[in-house]
Amino acid sequence: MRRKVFGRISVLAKDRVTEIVQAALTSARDQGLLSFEGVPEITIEVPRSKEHGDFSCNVAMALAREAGLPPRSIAEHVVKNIAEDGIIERTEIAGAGFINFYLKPGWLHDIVRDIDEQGAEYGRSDAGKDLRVLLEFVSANPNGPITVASARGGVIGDTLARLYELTGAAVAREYYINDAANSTQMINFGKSVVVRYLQELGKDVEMPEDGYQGDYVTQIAREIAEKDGDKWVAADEEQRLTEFTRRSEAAMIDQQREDLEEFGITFDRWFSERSLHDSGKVKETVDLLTERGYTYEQEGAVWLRSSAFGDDKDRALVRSNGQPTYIAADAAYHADKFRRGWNKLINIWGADHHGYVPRTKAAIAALGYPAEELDVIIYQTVRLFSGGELVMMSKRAGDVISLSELMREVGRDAARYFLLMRSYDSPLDFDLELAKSESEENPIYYVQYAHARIAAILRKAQEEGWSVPAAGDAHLELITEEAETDLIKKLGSWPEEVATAAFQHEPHRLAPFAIDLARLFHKFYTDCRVLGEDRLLSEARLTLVKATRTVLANLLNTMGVSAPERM
RNA sequence: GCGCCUGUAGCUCAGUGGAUUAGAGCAUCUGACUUCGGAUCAGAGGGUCGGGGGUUCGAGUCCCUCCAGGCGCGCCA
Repeated sequence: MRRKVFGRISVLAKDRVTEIVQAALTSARDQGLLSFEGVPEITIEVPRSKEHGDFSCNVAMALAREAGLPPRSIAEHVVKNIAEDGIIERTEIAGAGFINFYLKPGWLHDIVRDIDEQGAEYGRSDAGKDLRVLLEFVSANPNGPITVASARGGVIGDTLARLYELTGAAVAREYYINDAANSTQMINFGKSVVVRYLQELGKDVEMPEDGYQGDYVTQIAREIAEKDGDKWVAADEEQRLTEFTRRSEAAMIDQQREDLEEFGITFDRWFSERSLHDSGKVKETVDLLTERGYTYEQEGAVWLRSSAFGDDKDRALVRSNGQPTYIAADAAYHADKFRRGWNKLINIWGADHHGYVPRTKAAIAALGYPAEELDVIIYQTVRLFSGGELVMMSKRAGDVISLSELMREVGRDAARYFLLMRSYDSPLDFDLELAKSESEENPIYYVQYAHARIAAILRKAQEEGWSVPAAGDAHLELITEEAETDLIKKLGSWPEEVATAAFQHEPHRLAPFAIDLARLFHKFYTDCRVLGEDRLLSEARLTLVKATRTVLANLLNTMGVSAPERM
């Protein structure tokens, strides 16, 4: 039987069950036992409780109305028509009309062999091979270090990118730099650096109330002072501001890039907003929108008729002073993404930008691109807690906790894991004490401990001269304990988990999956002695232990978290 | 006022796209190693899934409404 997707044994088993049900339905219809049009969509699922079999099917309920029969009698017709098959051990009808399937143990052995053969590739598929996915995330203003909030977007985006890569999609990560010269925030930032610079040189100037107070502002000013001395003290104010803003921005971008790299996130491209203005692409985009009939002038400004595409109201594209707005540049940016051949755009924005989604989609649609191919993930706020106390944060006041401080405090692994583990539409409370605690309360330690424990077993096995047979040679039929089969089933669900997390855009699912897998391993470890009296059993278990390490390592790697050999 | 998000065990949160008996971690209590890492495992208690309607054979899940909280609603970005 042909594999539909490379490396998805559990899915293979599921596909096989699907085909069997399909054939049984057709057969029952041919005998006149059931009547329905076409072939219904059959969903085979892994039941919540294993008392309901390895797989279950609700098609009897789904078909009840059309067939005009009670679900249980439909289920009976289906079960009676299930042909003899090498994979199914037995079936049962349960509940309202569920058909539960119990598979022969061989399907579990296939999972272990598959993992053994594929190693680090296990979990990879070609399910997304036709996709060209461009993820845009973080995109923080270059007026400060990466904050904890931006880091959440970073982890979500980077992990989703890794997941898409595992589905065989072409993937790129982009950071959109909000470096437009006319940004009031950036000018304000530049002014703050000027003030610190003058103060460095002993001038008596005061930081305005709305200035940026952070230490990094002083740091940049000090660097300029060291390099250029007092050459800017008496300079033309406007020229000085422009120069300082530009240099400060460049310094911030460098720092952001370094922080993100240390966090395990690298971008394929840092896309400058200013470059869109300088190259004339913003103007071209506005002109194109006008040609297409979606703009009008009012009170000296040019407006996009975004309300024609579902936005609440129309949006200004060009101010009455001739300056294009942010949306004009963003429209040009998104048009550029499509022109470069990406067919799936994913933007990851903070909750404070959610109002921006309809106008961005409107601009894309007005330009003639498929707005439905843009998916904007809005993540909710991050709150830091320390000792049960909320840590207040304000960027301008300079008391934000930056990503680099967070990593110093709790480490990269805990930071990534904690920022990933909640669904992005839930607010995230980050407990600093928990993240750095080395105990079972800390989920990241729990998971990494499982990996280290496996490494310890394999080390010991090697020291004692045990051989770990290839899965094809191991006596996997000796693996019969419940803790063992539960573990294997979880291992087998990894490829499907990857595809689901990728295509549903739910990278946070990896966190509970990791906990589950670690728990199942710890349970197995407690119940089943690996290096024991029975050599064949021990070898079979070593093979299983190794397979578990493979999946755990692949999983941790997908989360951007290290898989330690020792802790 | 309008829009988006959230409301599930004492706490923090999952919930496989409507389905068999609502789950996990932590916290609390009770247990488990003379052998592979106890940074572990097992068991127990704990729920009107924010309230109320509706659709359905079946709703934590879909629709309506109300309540509470967060975030937005600019010729800022």
